Amino acid sequence: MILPVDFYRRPTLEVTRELLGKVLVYKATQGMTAGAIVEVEAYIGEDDPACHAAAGPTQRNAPLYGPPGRAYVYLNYGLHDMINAVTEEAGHPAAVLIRALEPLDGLALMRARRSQAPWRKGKPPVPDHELCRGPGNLCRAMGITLADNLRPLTRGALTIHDRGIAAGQIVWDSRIGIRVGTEQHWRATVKGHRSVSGKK
DNA sequence: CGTTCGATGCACT
DNA sequence: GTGCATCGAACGT
Repeated sequence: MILPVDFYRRPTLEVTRELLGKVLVYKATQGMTAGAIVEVEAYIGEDDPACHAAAGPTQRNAPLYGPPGRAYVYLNYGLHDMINAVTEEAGHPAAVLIRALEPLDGLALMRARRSQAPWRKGKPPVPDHELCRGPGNLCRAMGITLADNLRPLTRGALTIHDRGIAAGQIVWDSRIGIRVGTEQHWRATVKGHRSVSGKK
């Protein structure tokens, strides 16, 4: 079952928690890939210094101010695409960053895409549980790019499904990779899952 | 083990 | 011109 818009039009921390165990699906011309979400982070409002909306509306963060249930995709460090699910009512900028998946479908395609990264040429293939470990890696494995910015997650090629997968034990801790806003424990992970990013 | 650092593009000031 | 919601290799203990 595809998650409806009402799933996203709620307090962001609720959406964050409930996204664990849900399945991100992308149907590309090359084939379908899918993975269960095991790591997410919440970015909530202009008062959150780590949120892209912290400095008010701009061209880049416009999707955060729009309706819920859409993708906010942006390029980070000039190299890595990142995908968020926009939450809350329009006008309330907030989103959930999807940081890691447990690969479920299309593993061969994921492996091929990861191998195409310039820094992976001539290297051994990526182990299955690392294919979607980290936000940049998962977007590369799934084929998600800036072209998917603002795409609805409730219909079409890029969707999030409830397949009845139990999230397991959820751990809340500090968001990682940011320089401000680390006080909030707005990172939710499936405890002990091998595909969660961070130190091994 | 640990920490440092380069690659790379673009929105923002 | 600056600074990233990263990744992975290279170096130092």
